[in-house]
Order: sequence, then C-alpha cells, then structure tokens
Amino acid sequence: MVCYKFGKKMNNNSIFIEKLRSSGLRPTKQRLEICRLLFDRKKTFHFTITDLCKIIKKEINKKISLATIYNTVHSFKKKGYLKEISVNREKSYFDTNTSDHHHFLDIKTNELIDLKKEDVDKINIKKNLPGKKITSIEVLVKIENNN
Amino acid sequence: MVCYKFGKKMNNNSIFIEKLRSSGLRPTKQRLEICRLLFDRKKTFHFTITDLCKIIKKEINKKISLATIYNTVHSFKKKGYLKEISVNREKSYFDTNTSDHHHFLDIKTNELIDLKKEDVDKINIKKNLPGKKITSIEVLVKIENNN
DNA sequence: TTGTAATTTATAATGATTCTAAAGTAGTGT
DNA sequence: ACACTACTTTAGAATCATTATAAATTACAA
Ligand SMILES: [Mn+2]
Ligand SMILES: [Mn+2]
Ligand SMILES: [Zn+2]
Ligand SMILES: [Zn+2]
Repeated sequence: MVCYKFGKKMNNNSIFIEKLRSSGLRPTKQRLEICRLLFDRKKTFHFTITDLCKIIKKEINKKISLATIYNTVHSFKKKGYLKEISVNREKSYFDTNTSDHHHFLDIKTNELIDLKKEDVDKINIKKNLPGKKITSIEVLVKIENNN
Repeated sequence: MVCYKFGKKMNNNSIFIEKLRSSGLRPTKQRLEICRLLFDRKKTFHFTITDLCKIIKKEINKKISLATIYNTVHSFKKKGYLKEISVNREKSYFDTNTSDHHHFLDIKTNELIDLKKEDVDKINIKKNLPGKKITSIEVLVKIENNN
C-alpha cells in the first residue's frame, strides 16, 4: 500500500481513501493519519507497535487511542498492507514491504534491513515432508559491526 | 547438552552434574530435574516456557517455582545448552539442538521441525553491508497440509 | 561445622496485548 | 438535509507473559 506503488507520491489522501474503501475499511481520520505515517514514504518501514505509538504521539495533533492503533495495524495486516516479521521475543516488527523478501537483522540495534529476493540465491530445500507443502521461505541474516 | 552427546544414554545424573559444575552452575535439584526433562531424550526438543511448566507439573512430584523455571532456561541458554527460536509473536521456542540449523514451521499447528544444515543448499547472500559481518543465517520454511 | 555466595521461592510489578461496552461517526437511503 | 444502522473509536479493565524483589533455603569450600 506504499504510496508510490500507485504512481507518483501524492500530497493528498485520495489514494488512501480509495484503497481503504476498496478493502471494506472506512477511511476514518485515524486510519488516514496512520496511512500517511506508514505508507507516505519511499523506503520500506519496519516498526513495532510501540514505535508507531511514539511516532503518532509526536507527529499527530489529535490523540489516537491505543486500541485503535492495534486495531488499525491488525486490519492493515489482515488486508495485506503490512507483513509481520518476528525477530525475537522482545521485538515483532511490521513491515510496509509486503513482497516476498528476506532480512538482515543487526543484533545489537535490532535494526531490520530489507534483502531483496534477488539478493539471495535461490533457496533449495532438499528434505521434503510428505503431505506438507511449502508456503514461504524466510531468511534472517544476523549481522553485527565488524572489527 | 543432550545426554547422548556424551555417550550412551545414562540413567543417572552424573553427566548433568558434571556439565553444570563445569559451567559454573550448581547442580541443584531443580536444575537436574529440568535437565532430565530437556536433555534426556534422543530427539531435538522444541518447547515454550509454558510447555515446560506444564511438563514439569505433570512429571515432577515437587513443585518448581515459575521464577526458577525462567531462570534455569535463561541460564541454560546463556551457557549455550539451549537456543532460542522466534517464530511469531505468540511463540518463542527454545531448542535443545544448539547446532547451526534451520526449521520447518507448520503454520497451523506451530510445530517446529529441524532441518539439518545439509538439508538446505548453501545460502549465498549477494548483498553485503560495509562495516558489518554476518554472524548467522537462519531459514524458516513455513509449511501447511497439502490438498 | 560454619560462613558465604548462589539459588529458590512467593509475590509484586511491569509491559504488551486484548477485551468490553459505551460514545461517536461514516455511508445509505429517504 | 435527516435519520438509521453498522462500523469505528475510545477509555479503561482484564489478561497474559515475563521480570523484579527480597526473604528463606541450599550448596560447597574452608
Ligand atoms: Mn497481528
Ligand atoms: Mn532469553
Ligand atoms: Zn522488510
Ligand atoms: Zn531446532
């Protein structure tokens, strides 16, 4: 749902309004504010709900309740506009990049960095489990500072 | 620390006692009971702390306090006898297989299944981040029932 | 046996997430 | 424009997992 997906970056909300409507979600003030914060950016955004709460508090005049933030993020996830990336017990990230892709994780800062699918040679799983099919393959590459 | 790592399966605790001592952990009744439950088995064991609490309640006569269970699992992890595998927000597993390896995750049952390193062709990351080095590469293969 | 530090324990505190039920709002039809 | 209804937001409570606290117990070395 990242804004530039639908053409040039927009200064208005019409794209979001349309997108929300087409998903059966009413374009409320709260949802639109959150859309702007999440999707009105060029780069992938990785955030925890706690991060998002802080950003909202800083950037938005009117308060958005915690329950609404949770509801909104979860409905965006359900509609496929966000992907959830679980890196450890403490941190579950949501990702505005909903394409099939992998991640670097800086184990000191917990920063996530996108790895395009093309950045990783095709993963070949030699073992197969009878009666099961593979639905996704995710690679997490943990990194830390050199030296 | 899996028991058979040190030779044939033992019926006594001497191996655990020795191993704990050599790690600077006193071999208390509680730690030994937990060792038995976790490591006295042939197959890799994947468990959540909640799982372990239930098993302890069922299999052990004397109660072990919740705090001790947490402390024990975390110190075993710190000493390298357990590995933590985070699959989603709801589930963080500990793994008695501390070797470098990957996992299948059944997305319906949340069951983890080990994938030996040899079961996955060598992962080649084409992108590299200046100033960072890779410390591990983990693959999570999500699966579900066929049909 | 004694002294000390490590460990266990019950319980409280914290923090994140979900639930609840009441108030507010958006879209529909008139 | 108005009213109706379903959807949404909200504050606050409830729940759940995890961590902190501080007192009692235990391991073990002297
Ligand atoms: Mn979710
Ligand atoms: Mn831990
Ligand atoms: Zn990403
Ligand atoms: Zn494993």
